[in-house]
Amino acid sequence: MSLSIITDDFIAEENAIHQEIYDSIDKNENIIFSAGAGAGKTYALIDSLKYIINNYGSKLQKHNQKIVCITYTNVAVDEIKERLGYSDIVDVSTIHERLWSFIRLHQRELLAVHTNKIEAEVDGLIDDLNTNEDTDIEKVYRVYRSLSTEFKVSFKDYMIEKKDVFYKSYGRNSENFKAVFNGELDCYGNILKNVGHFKKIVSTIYKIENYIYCLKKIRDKDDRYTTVRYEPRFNSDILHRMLFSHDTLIEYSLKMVRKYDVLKQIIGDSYPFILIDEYQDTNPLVIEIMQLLSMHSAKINHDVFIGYFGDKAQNIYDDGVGANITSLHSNLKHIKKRFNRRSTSKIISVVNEIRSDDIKQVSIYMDSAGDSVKFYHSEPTNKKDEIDSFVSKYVDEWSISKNNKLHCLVLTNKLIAELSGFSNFYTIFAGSQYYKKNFEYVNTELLSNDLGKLGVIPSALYKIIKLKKSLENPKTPLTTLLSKEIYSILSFAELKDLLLQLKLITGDSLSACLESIFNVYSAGNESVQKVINEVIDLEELSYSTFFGYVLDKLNPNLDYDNVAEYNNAKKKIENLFSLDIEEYNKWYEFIDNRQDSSVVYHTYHSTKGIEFDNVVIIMENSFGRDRSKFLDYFSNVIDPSGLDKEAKCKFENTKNLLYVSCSRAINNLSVLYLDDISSFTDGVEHIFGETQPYSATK
DNA sequence: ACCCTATTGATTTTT
DNA sequence: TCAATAGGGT
Repeated sequence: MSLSIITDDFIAEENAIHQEIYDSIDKNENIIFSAGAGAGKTYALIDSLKYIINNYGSKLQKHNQKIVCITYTNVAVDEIKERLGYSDIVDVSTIHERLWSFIRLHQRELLAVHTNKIEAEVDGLIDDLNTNEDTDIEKVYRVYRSLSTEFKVSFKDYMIEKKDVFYKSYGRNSENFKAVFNGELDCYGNILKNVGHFKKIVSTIYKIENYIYCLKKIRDKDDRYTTVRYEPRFNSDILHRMLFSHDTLIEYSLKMVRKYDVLKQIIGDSYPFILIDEYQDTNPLVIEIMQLLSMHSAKINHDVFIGYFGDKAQNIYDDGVGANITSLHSNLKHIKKRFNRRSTSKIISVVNEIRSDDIKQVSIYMDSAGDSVKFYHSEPTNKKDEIDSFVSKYVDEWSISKNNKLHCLVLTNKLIAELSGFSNFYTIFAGSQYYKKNFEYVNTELLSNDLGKLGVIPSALYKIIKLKKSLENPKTPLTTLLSKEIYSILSFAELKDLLLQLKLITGDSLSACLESIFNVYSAGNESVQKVINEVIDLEELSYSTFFGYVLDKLNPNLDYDNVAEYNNAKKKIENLFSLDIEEYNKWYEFIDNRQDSSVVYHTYHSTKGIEFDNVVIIMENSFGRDRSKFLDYFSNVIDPSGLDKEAKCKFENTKNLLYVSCSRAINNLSVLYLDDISSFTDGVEHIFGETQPYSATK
């Protein structure tokens, strides 16, 4: 077994690095700790927390002070809490939760910041509507601008009166949308000629009205307008209802910290130690907040220690600060760790080549030799078949089983759906009116691992599949199947009978499954009905009600009078309901993160922070709208110095994504590139060594 | 031939 | 949301 024997010298060196962190903590010297993938970064963070607890804990307690530990995701919060163990002097949280706790009590000042923001928004919107000379903006508002002042006012009044109709018709195609206002807008010239522009103009007018109304209420000190609130469940602000979301929380926090010295002092005095995990993902404004805290505390001579932990090469999201951190927070002491505790030496040398910066990792293990890294390329006619073939080649070669899984990394969720066997399910959802209009929701509402984020219909289907799968699986504990209030009041005989009845639920399509559920429901006793009621939350339990529910939710603006439109939408739901239930099962397994199969598919992005023994990476030229993301990367990798700023930025982003994906592998790594690589073979070989063609019919 | 409008199809992730 | 493209009008 490899990766088990650690060199003594390296242990000493690792200890010395930790000692360096301790020294900085003691000297109250802000640090940035950088370590590559698999280096034990989180370990260093937790070790630092423990050092602070042990050496400063009682002092902190005496002064009613705490340590702040901030990280990027709730999953990471839970992991740190678990690994650290319980401590009442460390507040581990996401950045948003912590910032909100810093500012939420200062509502009077927040209200001023909020009012300013709304005023600025109104100014911007009024400018767009009337005077902004930007060609794209001018084009949209041109028809409105050509109206006389008098007509502008009457148009505004008319549209405000028609608000309900406007929103109800919003999703229709242009012909049907125009029909809604037929003839009634003729006096406003060509206002309705371009429906896209019309919607934009009217939305702008509504927004301005909402904001002005809100500002008036704030000025009048209306009860409902005296406090603002951070709402983490939405992705965007609803400023006129005194709610704001993630980005605005950071913006408000920075404004408050900038403006009020007392706030800086309160934060610094309450939290003399601030440790930030995954700094590369942190919003630059947050770094600015930290810098301000640090400068102010120095000025008033109150000690505050700030420590950043992360890796600039793993910054794969655009809003993360990445390598810019040093220009935003000055005088940070750099501490680096060069060890890798994860991978075999060949993989380490590849990922070193990818990151090509000042961190060249070496394995901490003496026995780090291992299998080589492979890079194949091919130009198949059918990508799915090619990937399937490539994966099965490695299932054999690496002796893949449920105990030795193969993890296959691809770029899109759509491809995962195809490879995991629920492509029809995915396509029908993505093609529904609701998900077409809100394209980005397909990922969050249909494919999220966080069940709380599932959309209404995905969530309803999830519950049904869960019931069916639980009933089929003889190992399912009763407590999973039934809620306590149901099983606790039943006799054993009644319980047995209940299970017997429920087990009649079968079906190899969703319709069949639903039919049997509703049959069991109508034939069943009170307990049976209770169980089913918990799964399907509808007033009336019948097939047609459920069908109508799904139809309505996936087509929220369906015009029931339009026969063609109605039939079309109905057909899609029928298709969805008649799919092989196996597609639902595969989808269920995917979102439940409980893939039983020996091959598991992931997106590159979603693997951040985890590691796998056997990794296959599927790569191609394009990603999203960028037709040449990886092509450009490999074409420039030998000498990226000539790139302009924008190209450089894209290059870095691709590099980091490649770094994150390749560095997941512990033992085996093989890449399959699904495009012609002849124009950049030298670039690929610079990173991966030899390349070879792959052919499914080898 | 050119301009404008409508439709279509496409990335990932987190708070 | 947004860029690319199809399609209609002049």
